Amino acid sequence: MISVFDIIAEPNRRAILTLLASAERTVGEIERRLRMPQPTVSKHLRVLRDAGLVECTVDAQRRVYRVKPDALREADTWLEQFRRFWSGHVDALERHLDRTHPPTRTKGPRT
Amino acid sequence: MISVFDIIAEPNRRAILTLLASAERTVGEIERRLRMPQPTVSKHLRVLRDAGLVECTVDAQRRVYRVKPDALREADTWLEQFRRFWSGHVDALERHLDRTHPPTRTKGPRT
DNA sequence: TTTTTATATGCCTTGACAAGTATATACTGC
DNA sequence: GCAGTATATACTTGTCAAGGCATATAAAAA
Repeated sequence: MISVFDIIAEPNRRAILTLLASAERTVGEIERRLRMPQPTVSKHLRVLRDAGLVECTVDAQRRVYRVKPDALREADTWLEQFRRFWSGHVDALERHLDRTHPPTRTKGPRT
Repeated sequence: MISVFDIIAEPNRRAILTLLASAERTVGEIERRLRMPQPTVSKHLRVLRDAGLVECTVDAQRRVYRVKPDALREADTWLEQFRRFWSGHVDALERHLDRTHPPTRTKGPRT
């Protein structure tokens, strides 16, 4: 298992990452939320940990996992070379920005 | 082979997509540029075609391939949920925008 | 028409990985 | 210590996909 692309190719791992993107969770919580057998969860978490995409802290017998998505930037960077195709001009990116974060004072003059 | 994540998990396919991102190419050009055996190239192109990530036109015996990266948006959309971690606040996205497209007149009032 | 160039496909082997099951480890409370 | 809870790992098995090689198809050139 090498690249971050391999990591996110697995649907269960994407589900785990998405779940952890909203809040940190214990293994048991992931297991119940995603209806996955516990060993499956643990094994995928192992892969994600080895890749540096999640980390965990110990709370008694539980492990609380949280996402550490820095490595995902590699994928984002790779995708960058295609953004210019996605409707061609700056407006697209602006819409993207607005979708991600509601408009702020940075909105310039209109029309 | 189902999701776009599986498609881009394969390094050779990423290489092909990257090459086609800069310009359209024939199979032979891809073969020579990437030092891949011809059947390997053709097979990966088949996968990419089936996924709608590339298309080709016929020029005599040659096929000219070009990228059609719309389906990659799915991956980009999925990554979106992690962008807020990538240095936490709106400025990060703005820098991202500036990196992608040089500043335009849309820049709002400063300081 | 024969040969050469360009690309696609079929078959086969091999390796990787995910799931299932069982079991090990570790911590808590009695 | 013992029972129960929470998580990790070992082992096996099935599946699937990538690569190598040969070959098929098709168009151009001679």
